Amino acid sequence: MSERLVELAKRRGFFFPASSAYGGTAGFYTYGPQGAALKRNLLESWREQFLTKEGHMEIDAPTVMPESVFEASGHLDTFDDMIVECPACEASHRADHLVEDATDIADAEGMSMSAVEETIAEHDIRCPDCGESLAGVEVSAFNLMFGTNIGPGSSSPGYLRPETAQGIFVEFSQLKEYARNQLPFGVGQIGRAYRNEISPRRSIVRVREFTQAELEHFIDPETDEPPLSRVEEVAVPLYSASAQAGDGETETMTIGAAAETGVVDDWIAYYLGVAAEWYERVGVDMDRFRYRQHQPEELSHYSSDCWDAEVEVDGNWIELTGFSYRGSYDLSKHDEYADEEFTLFRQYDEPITVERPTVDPDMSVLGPEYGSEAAAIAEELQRLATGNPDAFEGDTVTVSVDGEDRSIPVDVTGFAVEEVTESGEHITPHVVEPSFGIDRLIYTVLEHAYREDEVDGEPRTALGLRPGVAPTTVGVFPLMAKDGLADRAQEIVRRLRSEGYTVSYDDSGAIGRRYRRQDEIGTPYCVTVDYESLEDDTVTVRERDSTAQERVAVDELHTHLRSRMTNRQ
RNA sequence: GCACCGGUAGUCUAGUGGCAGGACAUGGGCCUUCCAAGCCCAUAGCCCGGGUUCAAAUCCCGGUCGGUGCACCA
Repeated sequence: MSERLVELAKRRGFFFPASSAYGGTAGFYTYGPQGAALKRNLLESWREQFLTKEGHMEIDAPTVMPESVFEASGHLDTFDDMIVECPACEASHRADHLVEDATDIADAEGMSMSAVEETIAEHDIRCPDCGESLAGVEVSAFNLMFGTNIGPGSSSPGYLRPETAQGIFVEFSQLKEYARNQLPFGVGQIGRAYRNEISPRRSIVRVREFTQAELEHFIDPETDEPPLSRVEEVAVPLYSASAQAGDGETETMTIGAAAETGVVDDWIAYYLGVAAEWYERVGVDMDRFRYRQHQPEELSHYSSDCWDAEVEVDGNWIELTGFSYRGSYDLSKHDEYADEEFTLFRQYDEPITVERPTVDPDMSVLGPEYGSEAAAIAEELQRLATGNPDAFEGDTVTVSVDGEDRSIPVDVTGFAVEEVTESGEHITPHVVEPSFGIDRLIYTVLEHAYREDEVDGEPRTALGLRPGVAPTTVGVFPLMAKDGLADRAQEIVRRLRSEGYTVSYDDSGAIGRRYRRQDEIGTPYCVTVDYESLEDDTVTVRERDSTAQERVAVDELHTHLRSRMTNRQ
């Protein structure tokens, strides 16, 4: 099945390996004319559904970002997989996983490489395949990000983004301005992302350069609620973590029920509902579709709950979209690492007055007395005032600096309890992220549309693509390329194109052959100009899936096609 | 990264030391009044590099790409 689809994809111009004139590069594909058109239609549909209809914004950020971004995001650490190669059997293993299996260490990924090497030697960890000792064997790093240098020299390292999301997070302070500092708001981005996969597989299913369509929906976790009523009746197949852990099975329930019973977080549930309807509309076979919850151990470093949209293609379940509750992880990390603040000011309904203990240390006393410790003492006093104001009740207050207690006279601390009026507070929004893999969606839509059937005893290969996403909407043919039929057909082509249709003209070979060509690229409608057309200005419209024909006046073609398309999406 | 299998026109494939064949597709012509019809012509190929040999698509080595399994998959 997959071989024939991949063969068709190449032959008809959907996708094919890139740079094959130079031997090719694994994990990189070029979309041909049909594939590029299909991709464009799918992306336009995504934009319509997840940005326009939701009232979200779209941005377009660079694919290269400086190293510091990924230090903050955690990708630099979690992308550095530690690999140790067995000297005897040459098998490669994740060194941190070996350590975790052999010791009580739960998170060896956070250890340094030398510490992992030492631990391997100490516990005499052996190769799981052949039993050879790995003590003393070098642990090496394999980074899944593509690195590059920004500008000349190597002083300014950068990376190709491994997800489009970071391009949204790092611009948060600008984006919140555009949202007029009001939560909730959503920012989407469509673009390429890069991962230096160890082993690209299955044509465009696992590649090194791919297109993501990601939405980051920033919410106030305390006050914002998703508009669940819009999708509460949508029934979705859910394969929960607990079902996977036990013998449970995929269970179909409505979004309303899933949210109400707490099986799925409300926000995630909302997007599961929206996405399920969208997937069906673009041509995913919903009988081979499910939402699968991540098991606790497979959650990524930033995610507290995650559901994947999965589809069955070629007999395997693959991930199409991750719906992740990223919490405040990303914004908090950037807040910590970057110069800007990644928070948003939330005004209270009524300003509140609070008593706030403060200190104003007299540095002209502390400085001469404690020298270089003075600054640290002042900091400790501030912390103490906030955390334990009662400590300032006596004549002196004791603070601990570098493990030594210092006794400070209260009168030089400037301790006071002030009444302050607060009109709001700075909060770090939470993030709900639906992250779509577009290349996998393209493959899925093709695979689910692919069929081989028989018409009048002849085998036929067809793509049953939805008219809304098919690369070509109408094929126009003259029955014969003579007697003025071709000219009349060309007129109809021009007219349909001016009405916004993607039209393909073909007068080569027998009529049946031309229908077959369009069937293979999923064109839903074919218009044929015959001798009768010259007399009464009618044409036949042939529908791809049924191959049934209907005679329609040329003037009514537009109306006819449009009603067909809206009925069938 | 490891292992196994494979790579011959756009696609599918025959050829396993001695002139690289076919089918489909594509282009041109003839024919043709609605589902891959027929005839003629044309275009177009041995993954890359090294080695063995008088001679390599064929045998050997290395690489690369693809498929599969292991590992990996934020």
